[in-house]
Amino acid sequence: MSSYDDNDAFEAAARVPLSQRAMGAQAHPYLNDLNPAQREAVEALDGPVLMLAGAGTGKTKALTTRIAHLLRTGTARPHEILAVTFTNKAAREMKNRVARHLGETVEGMPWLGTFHAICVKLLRRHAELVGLKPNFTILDTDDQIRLLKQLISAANIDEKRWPARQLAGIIDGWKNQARTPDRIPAAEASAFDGKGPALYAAYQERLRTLNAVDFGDLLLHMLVIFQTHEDVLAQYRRWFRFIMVDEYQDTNVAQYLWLRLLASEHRNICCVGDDDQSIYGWRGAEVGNILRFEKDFPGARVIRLEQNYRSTPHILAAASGVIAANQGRLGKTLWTEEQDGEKVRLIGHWDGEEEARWIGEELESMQQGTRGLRPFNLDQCAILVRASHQMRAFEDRFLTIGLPYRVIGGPRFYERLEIRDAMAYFRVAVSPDDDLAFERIVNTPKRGLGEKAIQKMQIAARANGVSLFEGARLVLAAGDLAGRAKGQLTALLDGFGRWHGAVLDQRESHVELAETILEESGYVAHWQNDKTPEAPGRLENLKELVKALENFENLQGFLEHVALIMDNETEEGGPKVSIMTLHGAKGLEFPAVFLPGWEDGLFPSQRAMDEQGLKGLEEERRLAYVGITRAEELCTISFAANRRIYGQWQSALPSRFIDELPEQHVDVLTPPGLYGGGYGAAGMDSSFGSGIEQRAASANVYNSPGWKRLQARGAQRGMAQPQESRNMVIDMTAVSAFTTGDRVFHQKFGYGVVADIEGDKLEVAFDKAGRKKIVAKFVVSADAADDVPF
DNA sequence: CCTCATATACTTTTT
DNA sequence: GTATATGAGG
Repeated sequence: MSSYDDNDAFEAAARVPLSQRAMGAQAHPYLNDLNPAQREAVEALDGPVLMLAGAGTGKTKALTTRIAHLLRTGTARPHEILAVTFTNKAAREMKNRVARHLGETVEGMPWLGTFHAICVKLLRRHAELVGLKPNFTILDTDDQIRLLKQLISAANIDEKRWPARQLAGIIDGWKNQARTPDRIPAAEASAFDGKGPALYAAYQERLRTLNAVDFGDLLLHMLVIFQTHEDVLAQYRRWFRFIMVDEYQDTNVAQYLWLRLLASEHRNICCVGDDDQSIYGWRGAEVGNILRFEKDFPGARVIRLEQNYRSTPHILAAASGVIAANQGRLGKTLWTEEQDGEKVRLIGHWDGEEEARWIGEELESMQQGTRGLRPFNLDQCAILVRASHQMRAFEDRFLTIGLPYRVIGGPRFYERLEIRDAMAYFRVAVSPDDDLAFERIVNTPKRGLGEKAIQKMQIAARANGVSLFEGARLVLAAGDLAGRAKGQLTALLDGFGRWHGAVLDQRESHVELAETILEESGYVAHWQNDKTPEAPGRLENLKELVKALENFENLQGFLEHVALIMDNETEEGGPKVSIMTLHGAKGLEFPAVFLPGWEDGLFPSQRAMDEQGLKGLEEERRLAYVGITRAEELCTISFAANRRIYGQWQSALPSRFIDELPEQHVDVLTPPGLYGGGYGAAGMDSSFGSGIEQRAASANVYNSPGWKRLQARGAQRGMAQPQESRNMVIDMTAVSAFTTGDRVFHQKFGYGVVADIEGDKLEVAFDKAGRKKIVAKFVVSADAADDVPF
């Protein structure tokens, strides 16, 4: 169907003399933009290359220039280059940057994409070799779980003791390891009450009858095909004459084998990665792949990109100090030509709330410029947390002080097909001239309104300078449509007429209206009639969508909300501080970075250490390294002595990673003197200095003198004192102060009116959030809201 | 069939 | 503490 079916094309390209690539910088001025290491990586086109690219060393630049160079020198044609990434975002970025190198005239690269995207393409062509039809569907995680649930109950297994989630994890793990059901090692056969392998086999069988695959299958099926069909493998070996892999440290076993099969003949493979940034071991990534590269490809050139263009020397030194504690690294020494800069700042807090408060205040003053720093715009600041539940403290705090923020990596719910369709219906109902939305759903479900019909509408719309919706009306009026299409379109437009009217007169609740729209439009029926395995899930998602509507006043408000959280590209409003997980921050950079929650147990995560031991700890340490190296100018690490976890107050030790920060690159800040000027500061001062050697010697954080002092201080003052005294302020205004009808304010729900009082609980009818039962102390009189010292 | 109450578990996340 | 899942009951 497309160029890659054309065998002659690559045969011809294969005959392009390799000597052409010896052309130097004169012919290729872009080479002058590179530092020596980058240039070496770009010009080493022949044979295996391992590009060890530290954080901020211009990895993507080297990689994209390398592709451009392959093409510019005529060494390869676009379709002969296989370039794999892990995320669509990375693939997009690479495509854009290659295109920029080459000018717009060059055709796209058909084989630049994620492992999964490329495997889908390949698998559609060879589906029958693994018993699938080319139009197989791809199940997402939810579908997967649903299927497994069925299988588990069919096998008479107690779903409670053996949850489908767990089985899904096990099967994913096997797939990552490139294990088909018949190749489960004996040691793992006992998984899932000994029924793991059988259920895995049943699951694969079921997928096949459904003509479906899950994400892991995309790779595994292709791998099996390569392993069992030499002719197919041979074809692609000749095809993909040059292979490039981004983020090689994140590859799992299946991906590794897949790549090795394709590359082992011509060995033109260039893997780019950083073993120090391997943070996805928990989902099957094998650091071993990158560590082993030179063994797999003897004679490989190892090129280290070590000049960092991102961070100041102090930040680099701090990151290097931490990562140095890991064993078995390939080893890199990041350096920079930068001279000055702030040390990494370290600050301890009493509890998590205070940490959030301090960061909020710091962000506010940083916009003006504070502590002798240049002013920072909020867009230049980010808060990187270990676990997403840490985000809430910041959201709550920033909401109350009105600091604009954005959470990156939220739920993906709104990206689903059925949700976007439903949203499109809502959008047209709210504003009929939303052409994009109208076009999306005009023929979904199928109404016999194909390309031609839509074209007619568009022509009519454009000719009269009206919306597509009006255009459709005109087409109907002109009698330009016949038969089924005519009737269907009439019905649809009538429907939207009614629904739009209902939006306007607001008599019906928006939740009911939404249900009506989905029903009457036939969209729900569309999925009910759909027999594919994912249909039930989609219906459930639609239900969920309707339920989510309850939290909003009307459809407009809901759509606005979703639009904001959906496309962070076209985001409106002023600058905002970003909040995201450390994992989510990989590959990004910010002038100012806050790293809160550096406490043992939280970071490094207790679970990672319990389950993975030293391996887990080292991955956590790499995560710390990733976090620090996100910062360009200012990096602020903080921890709290107390934190509420699952509703319980727990005290914690400062993270062991804090002790690994080289002290000459760290500035210990004193927290503001709310309680007599800094238990934290006193503790911290001494924790530095002598603490480091002691801890290194004993490897026991509990022995840290700094920590002991910190604890002693805390005990002296009474651990609970600070937050109690804070609540007191509220208590006094609260408990007895309210009567029914009072106007009150709540941190999260905003303003409302007291409807009922039961003991210490109030029932409040909130303006926006509806009726809720609230413990009185969390609410203040609306008049006093401005004075409350939150 | 839907709602309410109780129990339970709970990093990280892309495809 | 909160979200989710399941079971009982209306």
